[in-house]
Amino acid sequence: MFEQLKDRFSLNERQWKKYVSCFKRIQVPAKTTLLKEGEISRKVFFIEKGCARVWFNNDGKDVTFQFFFENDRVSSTESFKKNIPSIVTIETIEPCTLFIISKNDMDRIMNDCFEIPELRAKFIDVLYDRNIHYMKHCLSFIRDTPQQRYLNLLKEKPQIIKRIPQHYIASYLGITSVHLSRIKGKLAKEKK
Amino acid sequence: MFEQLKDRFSLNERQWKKYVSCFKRIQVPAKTTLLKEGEISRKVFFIEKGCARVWFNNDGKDVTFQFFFENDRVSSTESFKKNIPSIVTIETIEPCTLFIISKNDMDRIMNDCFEIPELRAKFIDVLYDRNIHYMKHCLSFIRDTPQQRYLNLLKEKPQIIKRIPQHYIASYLGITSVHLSRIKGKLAKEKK
DNA sequence: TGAATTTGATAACAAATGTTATTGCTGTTG
DNA sequence: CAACAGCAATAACATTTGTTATCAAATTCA
Repeated sequence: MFEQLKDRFSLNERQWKKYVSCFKRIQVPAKTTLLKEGEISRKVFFIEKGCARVWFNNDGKDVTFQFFFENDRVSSTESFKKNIPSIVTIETIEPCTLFIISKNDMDRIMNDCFEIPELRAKFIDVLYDRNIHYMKHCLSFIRDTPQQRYLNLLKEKPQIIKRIPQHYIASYLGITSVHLSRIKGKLAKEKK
Repeated sequence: MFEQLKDRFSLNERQWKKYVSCFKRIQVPAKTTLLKEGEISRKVFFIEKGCARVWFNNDGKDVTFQFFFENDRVSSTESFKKNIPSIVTIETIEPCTLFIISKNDMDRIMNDCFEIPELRAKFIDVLYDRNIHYMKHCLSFIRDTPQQRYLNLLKEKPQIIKRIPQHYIASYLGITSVHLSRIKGKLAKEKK
């Protein structure tokens, strides 16, 4: 049942045995807070089943920034990496099955991985890809209308549209839920 | 005169002598295209003097995505890293003095650097920081109004406001130059 | 089951932003 | 110097998006 983690780290059997005990598997209900704004992130979560979101408080308004699903890794990168209070809250949306690993253990595994040139290269590639992903995400806010962003989401990440409540999606797209509702209504009308 | 490059790579004298010949110093006028949309990026530029912008073509409209100034490194990350045609164009705004290095030489230096744990860690930190930077940039589009984004820019990167023509700044902020003009007018009035 | 909560649609109105056109200023270039 | 291009401000109008309120359907939970 830890298979997804094993694949993620591309480890051989010997290494794997060494690390597997670092992970703890837990189950939590929907709307569970995994990391609270202001706390320092000392854990990473891997989602086996369920979904979660990262959001932050903007003048009392709940703004969703990212969604995570099965096989995704979730943490507050900035807080985790720099040991500073997190500006975001991590919260489950559906009931979840998670693997948890502590910062100490994670750092240890990472350091070991970096000694292996292939893994290191792979890890750096992941960082680059994440960079490119965020760049393109920014781009879509400059370039696209809310309607186009919604259509992109529908095309590229349909599981978000299917599984996530609409008002979370709206703030993720940078609009109000009323406006998202309007966009959907308009698209449905055009389709007829 | 190559001092800024030396510092950037944190090299000792011996290494430095080995690499310095990889860089070429050139001067180009304003509005020079350094990389054209569709081309594969095979060079990295370091700005000694002047400024440049990265922009892309959106249905015939010129949308500016980033600005670069003295000591910045400029390239199309995605195209350079993955050897695919660039979706962006890189263009000087002011007359520039640049250092150029080829992809081959750059890769060679990077590989050498990765063998040194400290440099490797430093490099990975840079990647993380860039990630966090882009995340926050996205965030500001979801959270802030155009006026707030303009005020942030004024506070955090005043050189952009001072040196860059306003219509480039407007598209960087995701608005029209007319609207940016309105915002400025309104702020000036409030200040009185 | 039934009450409470969450979610999504819709309408009416207000505010923000885009579009187009005009004007004047500036600096460049022949 | 004159012609020209680039840039910024402004106005009038069109469109998009936000705000607030209301209602209905779906879901949760005691």
